[in-house]
Amino acid sequence: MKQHRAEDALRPMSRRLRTLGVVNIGDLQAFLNLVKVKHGITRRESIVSAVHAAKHATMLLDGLACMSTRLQDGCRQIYTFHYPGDFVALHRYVFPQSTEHIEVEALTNCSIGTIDNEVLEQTVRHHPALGLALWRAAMIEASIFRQRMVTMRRPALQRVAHLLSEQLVRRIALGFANNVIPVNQIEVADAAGLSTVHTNRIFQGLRKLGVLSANRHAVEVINKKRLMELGSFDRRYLNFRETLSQWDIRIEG
Amino acid sequence: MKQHRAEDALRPMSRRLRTLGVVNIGDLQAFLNLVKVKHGITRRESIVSAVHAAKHATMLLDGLACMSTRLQDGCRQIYTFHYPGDFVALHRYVFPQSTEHIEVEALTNCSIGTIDNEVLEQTVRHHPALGLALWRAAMIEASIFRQRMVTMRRPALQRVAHLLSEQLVRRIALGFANNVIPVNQIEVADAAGLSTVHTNRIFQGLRKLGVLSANRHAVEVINKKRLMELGSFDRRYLNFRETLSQWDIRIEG
DNA sequence: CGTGCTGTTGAGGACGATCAATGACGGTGG
DNA sequence: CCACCGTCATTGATCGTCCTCAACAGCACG
Repeated sequence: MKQHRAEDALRPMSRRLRTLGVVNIGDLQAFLNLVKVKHGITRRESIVSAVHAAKHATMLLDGLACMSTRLQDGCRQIYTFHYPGDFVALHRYVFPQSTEHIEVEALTNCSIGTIDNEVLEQTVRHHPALGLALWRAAMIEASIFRQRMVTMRRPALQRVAHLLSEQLVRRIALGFANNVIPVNQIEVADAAGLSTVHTNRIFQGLRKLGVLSANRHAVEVINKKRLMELGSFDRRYLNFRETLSQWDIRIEG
Repeated sequence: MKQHRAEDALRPMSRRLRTLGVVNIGDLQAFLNLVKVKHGITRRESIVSAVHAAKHATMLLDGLACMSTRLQDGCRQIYTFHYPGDFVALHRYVFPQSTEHIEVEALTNCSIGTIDNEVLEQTVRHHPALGLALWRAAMIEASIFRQRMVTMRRPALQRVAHLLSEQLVRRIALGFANNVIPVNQIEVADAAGLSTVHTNRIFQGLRKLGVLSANRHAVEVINKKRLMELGSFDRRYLNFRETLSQWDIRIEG
């Protein structure tokens, strides 16, 4: 019963680990057995502090979160968004002593999973494929950061288009059927490095171009192709195709 | 003789691995024994293509290099600079199939070291501390990317000041005694995401502020403290202090 | 029915890009 | 030794993007 529900909750991790190259069922199961599930994280709540992150590896099981930091002037820089199956705050796993001020914040109600750091270390030692998978997850994140540096040099419309393209592609890869990205304009602005006012004008532009729906209270993509063209989106930096094709993982939904 | 020279060349790797947590001499030696040294890389030369990167892990032993990419419009985005002891193109180690267009380019004459991927994998399996060290190196790089995203939101003067602060701190940590950063304005512009024209005006500003020397053909910092203040530089993101103090590594020079 | 959060609109101004040209320096070949 | 060339640094002027400030509208919530 409880066990049964936990397995459902862990499905995103199972899928993610397989796309990261964990092909051996024993490796996979060894990992899944360690995860403690925690439901009921609410919007705005801090995920890393909520689980005393320095002692645990943390992963997002359900909902939407973001890795961000508060700047001196009070504004928030969102580094990346996190979807179910993402490991969050991996930097704290390899640098437990780190004093970086990085927050992971729930943007919707979330469920998370945690694994005690020491237990995970032991397990990784016996299942090297797991260590490599974690490393790969971190490297994909780094690719996202690099890509963002490139994108930030482009004008605002293309920048936002690229950002939304990335979210859409990542969501589709996880099997989300609809084209609604559950973020608001403030969050897009903080991620794109734009003011909310200008971001709003960009959204109006994207709506006039028929890329986003007229729905004012949702980010709903109605012309995916055009969006990606505008953003010059090239998914290669996400390192999806390789892992997906190599292990023949189905993309459901 | 040849062995002797190779050991000199590998000193940066020895130091770096220790700061990354490789405390066991056996682990360290196992790694160093695998490195093939290659001297004579010349400025402008591509380092990753020069060594057929997909089959080798590569590290910089001497000189200055940068990880960069060419944008559609022809301009170059420099993601980060590489100093002796840095692993370059680590992403190609965990994603050998990756089709990302990332270049590593020599900015001065360089020496590099390479290790065959398969050989390295075998060795890492027997020396997990090495795997963790590689992962940590990659995570520090990711921190640098994140920090750059923050910095890119600040005005040009502070942005350049932060960028130069980082280079200075990294160089000092490696024992470079002087305060000259061997880059030109074009490279700073490409890394900061500014035009060369504006970068030049920023340099003039930094000179007037007494932060950089009047020497027009070198980036020479003459007021380190002021530079870091201007850039609001906080070295914590480099994860130096922890690793350095934890294992008590001396900073020479 | 107020209060807070998000989205929207307008006006003014600053920062940085772009274009174009010139200067300074080192290396090369005649 | 000088003429030439390529690279890098510098300067001026113009223009566009985006920020800031300020106000208001819509909606959900208690």
